[in-house]
Amino acid sequence: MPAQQPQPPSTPRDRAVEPAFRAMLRSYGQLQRVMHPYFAAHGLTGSQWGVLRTLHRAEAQGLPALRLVDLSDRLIIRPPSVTGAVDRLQRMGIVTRSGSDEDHRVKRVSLTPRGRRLVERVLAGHPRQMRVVLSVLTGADLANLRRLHEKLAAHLETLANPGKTQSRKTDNQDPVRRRRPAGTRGEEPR
Amino acid sequence: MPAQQPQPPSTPRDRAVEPAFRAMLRSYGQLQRVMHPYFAAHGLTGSQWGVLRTLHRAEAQGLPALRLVDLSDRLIIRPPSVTGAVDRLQRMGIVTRSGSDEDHRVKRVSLTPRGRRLVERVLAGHPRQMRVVLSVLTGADLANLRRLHEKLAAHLETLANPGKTQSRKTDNQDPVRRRRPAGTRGEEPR
DNA sequence: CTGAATTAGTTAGCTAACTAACATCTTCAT
DNA sequence: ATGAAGATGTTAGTTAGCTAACTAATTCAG
Repeated sequence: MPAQQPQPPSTPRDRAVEPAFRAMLRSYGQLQRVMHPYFAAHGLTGSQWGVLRTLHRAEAQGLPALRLVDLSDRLIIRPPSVTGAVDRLQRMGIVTRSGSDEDHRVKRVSLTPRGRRLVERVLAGHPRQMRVVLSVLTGADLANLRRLHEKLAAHLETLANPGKTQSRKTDNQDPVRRRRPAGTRGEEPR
Repeated sequence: MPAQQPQPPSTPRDRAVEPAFRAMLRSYGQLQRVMHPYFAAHGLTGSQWGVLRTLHRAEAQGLPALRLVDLSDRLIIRPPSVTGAVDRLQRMGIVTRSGSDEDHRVKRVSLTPRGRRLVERVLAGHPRQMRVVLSVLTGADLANLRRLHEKLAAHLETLANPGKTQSRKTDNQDPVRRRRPAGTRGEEPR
């Protein structure tokens, strides 16, 4: 447990880490600001759109109505967040929640007819909005952005879920020091 | 019944837009999950760390204590969010809020000695954490990531603030007499 | 078959962000 | 000098995410 003091060997790559990190966070924040009014014009939020798009896509693929836990997996948010999001969409009359006969624990979420019309209305203008948002990037930029973020997301997933059988290819030589023992709940510093 | 609306002329670049978009959102979500326990181990959240790092940096630059609105500008969050964040940090004994004699509207936020020690403790391990998080990217990747996101953030900023001038010099340089832009296109879009 | 473990979903309580509306103080133009 | 406009910060109310702890249903080991 060395009391760390010197900046570790600072290679050029190391020095590139923080600016990249900050640029990423910054553009994400701005993205939220741009998308918010766009979705609001349809009476939605970005998160709600995520739920609707996911349901619509599953429907188009002929899958049975998704369970809450399926939404949780696809949206990469935890179950309690799904409960809340679906609550609100249900209150708006855009989705329904129905019990399953097979398994009495599960509830399946479906678009209502009205919800389906809404999704299609949004979808009609959606590619255009995304093009506007990313219009500053060239085709090569987009390919790079995608590649970098897919790489990064895969890496972060292994960091976020230690002990999940992801793939034994994992480069283990740089283990994050945070083996969460049980609850990593921050103890109120008071 | 899928596929109804006339998708606008779909060039290869257009088709690259959505995957890039989604990869970006996905990696951001994963990033949150990875960083949360890291900050929690210090009794902090990511947003709180943003405030503390900003205060610490301004201090190191010899600037006078930042106003809430300075924090709002630098963190790119709206004033009410700053109020709440500072409230909580203050309750934890990590920062103080003090009125100004020059301008009785402003309140200045400073790190307490305890807050300063906390920042330095986090800072000691922070470069390492960022390197771990981005360890999957090469030096060239990092340079690209930065370039793409700086480009994107600048574009999004113009989309988010239509009719704003770019130069952000409205800072804290002259705390005593700040002649400020008289001519105002204060187009605060509601 | 029975009891332990697992899975699906919810509730409670927290932080973080937002908009809208407001009080207060300052600056500026008339 | 005064009144309008702008700047600073807060309050109120909403959504979204989280962890922890819970209930209820299912599955599985012995």
